[in-house]
Amino acid sequence: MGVIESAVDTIKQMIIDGKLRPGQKLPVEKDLAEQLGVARNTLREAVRALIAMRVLQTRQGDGTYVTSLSPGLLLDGMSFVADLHQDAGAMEFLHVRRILEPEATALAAARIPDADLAVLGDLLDEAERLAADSAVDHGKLVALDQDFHSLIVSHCGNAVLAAVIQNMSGRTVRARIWRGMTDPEAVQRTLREHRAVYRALLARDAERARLHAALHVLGVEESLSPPSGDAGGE
Amino acid sequence: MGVIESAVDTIKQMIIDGKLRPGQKLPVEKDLAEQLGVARNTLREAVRALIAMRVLQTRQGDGTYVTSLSPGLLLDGMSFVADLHQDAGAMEFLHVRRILEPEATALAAARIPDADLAVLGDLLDEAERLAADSAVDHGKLVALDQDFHSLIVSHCGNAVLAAVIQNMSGRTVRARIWRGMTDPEAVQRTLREHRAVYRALLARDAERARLHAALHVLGVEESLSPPSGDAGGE
DNA sequence: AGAAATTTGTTCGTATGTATT
DNA sequence: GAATACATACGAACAAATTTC
Repeated sequence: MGVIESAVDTIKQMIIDGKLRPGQKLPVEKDLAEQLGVARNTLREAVRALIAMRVLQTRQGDGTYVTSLSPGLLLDGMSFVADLHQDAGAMEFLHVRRILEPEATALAAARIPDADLAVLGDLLDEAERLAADSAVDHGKLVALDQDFHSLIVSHCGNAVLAAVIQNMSGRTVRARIWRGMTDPEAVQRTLREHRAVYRALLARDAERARLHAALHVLGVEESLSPPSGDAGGE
Repeated sequence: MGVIESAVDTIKQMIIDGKLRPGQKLPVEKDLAEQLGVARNTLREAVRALIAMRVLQTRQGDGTYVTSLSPGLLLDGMSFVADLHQDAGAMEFLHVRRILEPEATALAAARIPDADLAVLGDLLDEAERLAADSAVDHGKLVALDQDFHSLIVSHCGNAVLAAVIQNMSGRTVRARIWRGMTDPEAVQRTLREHRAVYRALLARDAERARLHAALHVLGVEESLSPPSGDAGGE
């Protein structure tokens, strides 16, 4: 095994063993390199690999630190994967989201605080105002859409579940979904579905919330790839 | 933004734009560094970051190549995240698996080829032979358990779904689960659950498979953290 | 406010191990 | 087996940013 990989594993192990804790500062490059018996340039490549995994973080002139290691942070490299497979694979990501998001929405029904329910209402109002405009700003709609789902899912009580869902639809895919809604009716339908989920949450009705969330993601899926039954399949 | 990050983004963009395709060889370090206007060491750190993301792969004496970029490959960095949260967070990963695995198992019921069903049977037989032994080899049981679930899930028809499930239970967690089964009865129960899933797949019964898979993962979850209801009040 | 010390960022040069031809 | 091409690794130096005095 290469020297760099060994250095990466050593640092990883130091974290797993608790010798390096979240937020803690690492020894300076010169010292750590000597401690691991490698050159500074070699250590830097190891550190760079861990930075890519969101495990470490560096600040020039200050030092290198262990990140919070929260699932939300460590799992958000997945969105790049989702963006890479914009073409055929996008459906597979969306399918995973269709399985997870209804469950997370149901869980959130019992946990989301009233204050955030109010925020959800505001987001919906703003989206509907935007959609009513003649020149629809797709960019802002995408952002509002993301905020809406993100806020709900973040209250499911499971940070891993929230992070995975969040990354199953990268920016590119989300943007493509809304861009595909040239039909104003499609936009209106999406907003209606959002409001249905919102009302279920307001009523603290987990099962209604689950069903509406499922229906919504399924609708998005079908808008990307119309079911073959419509076009006269086999 | 730093020079290294720019280099990483440039290479990423080259892949997204199709200028670099899966399996393709990159220019040699010297040339690529010059093309990006950075030093060789700097380029190496950028490449190292992309290697950590499983996007690139290097072979000494040969060159640097773009990987297959398959979801299964790119998402398998998550298992490290799962291993990092061995303590409290492990339950959250398992919960996600409980949501996804029943669905994947149900999907596999219609797709898994007869040949692999036979392999599943062999895996079960071997596991039961191992469990009958007085000195149970937990290491081998863990491996068989992983093979069993992996084989089923790999036939769900969705590579992303399969990869996410696969990484929701890292080696460390899986090992801990089996190590925790000091009670021979617990091992037997797990094997019975496996066989129930297997029989449902044999019958190509998706709904039965889904339920047995859900029950199985739930059992694992509860073995790790007994439900509070059993041990007395809240 | 400003200078010095500290730390990461970046570059160049060189030597070595490995795979291909 | 020899030559070539390439990644690997090391060492030294300077630049840029931050903290400290």
